[in-house]
Amino acid sequence: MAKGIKSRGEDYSQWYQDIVKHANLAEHSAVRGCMVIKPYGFAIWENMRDQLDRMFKETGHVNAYFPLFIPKSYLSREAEHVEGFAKECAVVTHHRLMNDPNGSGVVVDPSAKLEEELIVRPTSETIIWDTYKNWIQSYRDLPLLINQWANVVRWEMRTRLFLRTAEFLWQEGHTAHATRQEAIEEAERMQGVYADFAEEYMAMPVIKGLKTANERFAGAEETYTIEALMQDGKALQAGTSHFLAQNFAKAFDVKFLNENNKEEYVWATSWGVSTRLMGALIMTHSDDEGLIIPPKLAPTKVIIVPIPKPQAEIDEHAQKIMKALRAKGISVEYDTDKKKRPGFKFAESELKGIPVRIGIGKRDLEKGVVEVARRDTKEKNSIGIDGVVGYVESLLGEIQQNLYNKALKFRAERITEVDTMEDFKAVLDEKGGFVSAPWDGTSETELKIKDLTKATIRCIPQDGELEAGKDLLTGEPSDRRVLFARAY
RNA sequence: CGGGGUGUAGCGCAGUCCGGUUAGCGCACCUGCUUUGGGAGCAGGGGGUCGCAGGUUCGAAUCCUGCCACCCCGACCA
Repeated sequence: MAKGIKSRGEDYSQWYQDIVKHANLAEHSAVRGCMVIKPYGFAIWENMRDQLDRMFKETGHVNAYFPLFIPKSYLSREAEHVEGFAKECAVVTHHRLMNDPNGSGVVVDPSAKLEEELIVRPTSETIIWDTYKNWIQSYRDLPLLINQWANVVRWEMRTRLFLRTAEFLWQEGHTAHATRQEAIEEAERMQGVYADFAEEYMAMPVIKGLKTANERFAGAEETYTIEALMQDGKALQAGTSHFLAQNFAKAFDVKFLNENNKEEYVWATSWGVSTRLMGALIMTHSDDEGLIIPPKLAPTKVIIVPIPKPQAEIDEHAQKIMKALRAKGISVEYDTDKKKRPGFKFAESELKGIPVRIGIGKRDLEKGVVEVARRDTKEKNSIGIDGVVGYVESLLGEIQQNLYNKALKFRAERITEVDTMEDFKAVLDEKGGFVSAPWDGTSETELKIKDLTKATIRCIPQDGELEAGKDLLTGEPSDRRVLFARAY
């Protein structure tokens, strides 16, 4: 086990915090509930962001930016929406400070009170739909496919680095369509983009499904989700895509003239993923030695550690390997820090989750080889110098695949079918993971099960099959199994 | 907002119950030498309003009162 990191099995929550801290990803800010993302953590987020952005553009979307502040009245236009977010909004009431007339410091100038308070966006549907109103007149303006990268604020009671912070970075797509069907297809398409991203880039298997009414986005008619499983057996919602029907169009009066010169409300979607994905990435792959980053997202894919003695000769080989790796687009660092010994560098590269490490030293050079170590399994191999670039290139692919396979196997072992409440509780307590069980389809039953077990319905899997059964709590008829889990 | 816990050097902690040398240890930091294939060794050194404010006492990190901050577990949530 690495220095300063608690074992996963011992205290998962502490382990998570230790990884975030020791791998230099982020830390709590002095500001309540807020997080400072440090350069290394941000570099990983940038890689995720850039890849997602490419995928959004490939599916026809463009980026734009909307204001941070939302007039209070906007938020209340859609009844369910305001109800969903009202309890966690930061509110701006004044626009000026003044010197404290009673002495030191500054105070809020009472004469600078805003006529209408501004809400710091918890999400941007309202301000965006208020804007779209002016952008959309005809079916020729549709579909409108826009994404924004932004920060939002939700005043959560309890926060955890990356998983839940008062302010977080995310992207939110907001699209407008001429037909119900087209909007539904868009929401499903973006859920698919998220799933592809999670699986191909994060090496994190996800389950695609629908949220129940209880868990649905405030203002949505349908919420599509991707659900991942963390190493402690708890589920994490990794991304959502919402079919908003005409709710926001009606609230903000966004109509268009169709081909028959008839006025209609537009159909909407919204979809988002956040820096929470960083938390998901950490909790899916990392181990007691530190972070593990899938190669496709690693800021540095390969680190070369010299074992210092015949300096010039080692430098020469290192430079040659670096050049060849870079020519193939593989990011590589050469750790020439003389103040650190090789053993320290080995441990540090593992802590930071760098996928591949190449050790170059006299002993190996005499045999014409270098040592290549992979982070995921910690295996080491001696590789002939001439073949090292090719070897590393395919090894990176292998690591990416191995991480996915490992996570998939872990999850497969933790999807358990049960039919009785007794088994349900036992599985949750002893094994965790997803529990697949028949449900009668009512919110009441879902809430009762939550009260009894702390487990919620994570989703109704989209690839699930119809299956006649009896609800595990009420015994009422059920037509399919749904996935329950304790969740973040 | 409820239940629990913790505040002592940059980080992690001991000391507090039972008041008493100059407040200690590990990591980190600085200097020097030797080292360098898995978190180096030795020697020397720097760094503290013991969370804050009162009180008790000859004497308080330690006892008393009040306050503050942070963490964990709940409620809320992506």
